[in-house]
Amino acid sequence: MPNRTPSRVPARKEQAKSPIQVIGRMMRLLDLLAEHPEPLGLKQIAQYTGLHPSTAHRILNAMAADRMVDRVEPGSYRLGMRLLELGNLVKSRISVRELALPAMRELHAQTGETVNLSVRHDDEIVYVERTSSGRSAMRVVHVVGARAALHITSAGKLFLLEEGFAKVREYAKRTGLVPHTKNSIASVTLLERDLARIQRQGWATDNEETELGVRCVAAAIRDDGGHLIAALSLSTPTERMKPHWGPLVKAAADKISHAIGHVPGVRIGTH
Amino acid sequence: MPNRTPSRVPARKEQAKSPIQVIGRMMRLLDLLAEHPEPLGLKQIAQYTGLHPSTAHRILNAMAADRMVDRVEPGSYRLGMRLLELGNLVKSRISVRELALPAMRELHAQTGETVNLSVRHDDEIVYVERTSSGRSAMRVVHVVGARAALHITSAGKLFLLEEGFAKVREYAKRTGLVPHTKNSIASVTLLERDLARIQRQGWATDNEETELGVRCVAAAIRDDGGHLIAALSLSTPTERMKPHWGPLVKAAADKISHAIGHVPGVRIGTH
DNA sequence: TCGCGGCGTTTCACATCATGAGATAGAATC
DNA sequence: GATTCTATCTCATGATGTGAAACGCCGCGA
Repeated sequence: MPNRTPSRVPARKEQAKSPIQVIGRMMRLLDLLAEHPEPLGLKQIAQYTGLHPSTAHRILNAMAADRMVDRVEPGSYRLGMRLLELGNLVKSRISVRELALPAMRELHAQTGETVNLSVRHDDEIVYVERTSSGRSAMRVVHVVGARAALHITSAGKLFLLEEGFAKVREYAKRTGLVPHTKNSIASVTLLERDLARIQRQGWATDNEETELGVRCVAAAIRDDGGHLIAALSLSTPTERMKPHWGPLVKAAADKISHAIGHVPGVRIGTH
Repeated sequence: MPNRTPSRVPARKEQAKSPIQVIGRMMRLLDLLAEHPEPLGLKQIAQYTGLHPSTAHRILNAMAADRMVDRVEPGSYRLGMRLLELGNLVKSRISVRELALPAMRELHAQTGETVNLSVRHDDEIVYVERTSSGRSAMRVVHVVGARAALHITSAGKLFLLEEGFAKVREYAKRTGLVPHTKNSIASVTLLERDLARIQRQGWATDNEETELGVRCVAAAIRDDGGHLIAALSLSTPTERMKPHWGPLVKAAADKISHAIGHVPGVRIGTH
């Protein structure tokens, strides 16, 4: 197909993925504007995207009419307010629980162990969802709605770490770090050391700290703003816990984060 | 009426605002998906938008390829993740937001009422951020991204005042000062009188002019050039509004302006 | 088991619609 | 005031999106 663009810079090969050219071009324009925080002039836009200035102008105008892009001044464009509205709409419709379930089932199928989803509520974590089967007679069951202190659960430790060490000391003073078993972490120093290790390895553990004979691994679930909103955890009888399940839980949690819209490295808003 | 598409119903007159039909149709699809939280089937989409099923399908596919819409299962569509990403980008580029949040939270803590941050966009104000809690069952909630006319909101009046009385008359002529409630200011004379009062006292009010039963107070947020860039407002049910909250909102707005780099008296650049 | 109806998807000849070279307008620079 | 940038508009051209119809798939009921 003889695409008779003069000796214009090739820029990039016309991507064939879009069944409709105009929409593909629209996306290239949005991509470009997304990459540049400052408003761009029509000339640059045309050059970067490889579109004819006339074409770029026409499409940008159409988008501006629907507030998808903002024409800040003649010939100067940036991403528009409509995107903010639609984005918030998408966000408001996300349910962590629903999006987490497939990955939870998969993790459960791989391990055969109980998988929990929990969120923070004050100084405790609350179990929000669970997948377990009758495959094994002996299994760890947390009732949905049950709660537990932050410092004695793998999921809780993730929330403590998120707040930073200053707040951890406040938490310790406030609650007194009441131990539940002989393995529970009862000193701030040990807790901080444990949190540092969690930060390094990417997932948290609970070595019979909530209940003797029960071990857990947990990993963080983050939203589009990079904020910790939930924790995915795996609970097993001590003797059945496998070392490689840590990364496995981490991977499942990352998959859920991705489904929610999390992009590693992105952090918006001030907590 | 049988759904047989032969006697094609116009559904709605093709809106002529988009210079490119495909983009206009895309917007209609996005609008429809925005209105419906649950995923929609192709058949319904085609019916609601008046598009041919084949056309709707083709456009939706193109959008799905770029993740603007999400094809949750064959023939079932909803708004896509890309919108969340782009929306966050837009949001992150409104820097006032971040700097305003601490003061907004403080003001919220002092009053217990909903605090809004808004900016001007054309002849409307757009709500950019909100702090509200579940402390009180009854509260005033503006959706982030929502818009409202300038002359019926306390925040909007600040922007009108900023432009001077000459431009206010232009605005009045342009928009017709459409009233929203029986309290809305619908005459230029009254509007000018209100603006003069706002200028004297340093903050703006909205006495059930947007919605009956709701009152607001707003104050200006200015950048280092002395330009009005945003407005901080407090919305309450009429009976809960306290007279001393005016100065309080003004003080909070001034604090934000200071954080941005505003120095009272400084005014640079044009207009 | 077979046939039927509904739905999403794909196809393809047609003509509508987006295209881009060029003209125009407007703003900055020399 | 001439020059040279832009952004915007115009319009003949044919590439490109259109939609009726055909296809394939599934579930339902006979």
